[in-house]
Amino acid sequence: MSKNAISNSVIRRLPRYYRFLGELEGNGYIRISSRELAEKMGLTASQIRQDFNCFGEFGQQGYGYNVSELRRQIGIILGLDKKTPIILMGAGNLGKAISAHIDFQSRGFELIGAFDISPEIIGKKIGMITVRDISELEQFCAENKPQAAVLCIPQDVAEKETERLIEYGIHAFWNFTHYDLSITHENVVVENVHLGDSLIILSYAINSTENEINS
Amino acid sequence: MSKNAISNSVIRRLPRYYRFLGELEGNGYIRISSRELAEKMGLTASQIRQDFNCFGEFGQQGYGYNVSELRRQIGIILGLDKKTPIILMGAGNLGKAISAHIDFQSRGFELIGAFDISPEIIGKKIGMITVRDISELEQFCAENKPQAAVLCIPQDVAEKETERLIEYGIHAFWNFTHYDLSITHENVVVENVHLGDSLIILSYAINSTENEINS
DNA sequence: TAGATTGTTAATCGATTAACAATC
DNA sequence: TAGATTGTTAATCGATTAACAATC
Repeated sequence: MSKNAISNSVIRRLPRYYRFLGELEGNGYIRISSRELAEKMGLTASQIRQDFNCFGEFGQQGYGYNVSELRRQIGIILGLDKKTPIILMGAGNLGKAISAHIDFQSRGFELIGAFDISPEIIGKKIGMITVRDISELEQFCAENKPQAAVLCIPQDVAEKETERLIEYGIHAFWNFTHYDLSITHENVVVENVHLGDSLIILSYAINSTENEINS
Repeated sequence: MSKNAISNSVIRRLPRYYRFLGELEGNGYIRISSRELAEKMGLTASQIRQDFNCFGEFGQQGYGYNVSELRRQIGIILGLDKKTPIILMGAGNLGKAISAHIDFQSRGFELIGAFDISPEIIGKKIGMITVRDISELEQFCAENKPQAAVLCIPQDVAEKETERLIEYGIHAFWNFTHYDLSITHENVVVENVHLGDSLIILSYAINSTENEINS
């Protein structure tokens, strides 16, 4: 379909474009030039034009880009018009908070189930859905065919549970564990959120800028 | 101090090295070669040697790297021996879950306070600390001099609250909001965690691999 | 038509990989 | 000494920026 594969660097900028365009739209912008958008986003106009051109010609010479049309197109590229069924694995503090906090709908997903092993958690509600016993997982997958899973389970069961999920037909993971899915499984799609690593990078940044000042 | 500034790409790999080396240490490894580590981590040996050499000569020719010594050095580079005082802004679902879930100590921080505006949340405990009324923020900062903040506050107050925090001497942010700190404030250190964007990228990955199969 | 701004090619910059001499 | 493996330089690859002709 696409002539050349889109590079990862471009993809990772798309959600941010999508957000900014949404804000612009809300503020009544009809059109915007790459130069003006670049200024607002702290990028170069060149990069913006290169990025958008990966997907086709969205702009008009001498005019710029139509804000709402451009946003709509990026939304389609990102698959935000889809409703991929997704389940939550591990409804502890973090899993519960993330599932309650994130609007899955507007990001191309529909949360259809949540599973945990702990009796205190099973039966509790997260928004509209009820946390189920993990023993019901196989049957649930057979019936409802979730395609993706949010992994908020402890490190030590991550490998085993992931195996199972793949067996049951799940092929995409939003991974909050440190288990390295992408190394062991080649045919699945993984997006890692390594909160701990992120905090460590902040630690580095703090300490390295301090050194900078002293040198 | 450092001869050449270390590139961002290298820094973002360090926490992962640190984790892997910790596991190896736990498994009784004394030494490891760049080739063997590369295999385990899905990188090239070249890249590993380049990365480590940014910081000095950690290895020994003909032998490889001493696992625990290398890990210790990376820890120091990342500032994990520090205890930067940090506060939580916004102790709702997400803020509470993240603060309870993350081990700040092992990542160079000490959580010393939490603030919220909601009466139902104020007074509650997160681990050892009690959530305070945000009206106490100024005095607390004057007395305890936090240097960093976890931002888990709603989008619409993010800008205003951030101004205040910077005024009170906070210069580093672990930012879970979509407010674009780095554009408006140049002299602060920011690490963004854009959970929503991350989920969108998973959406793209799912849909683009499906297209791949059909083409 | 003149001015603006894109789409696109070329130039630059940075990051990754390959190669190999140094050395343990 | 011979074998292994680093540290480092050179080559390649990819991503960003600059430039400009095309065109609205």
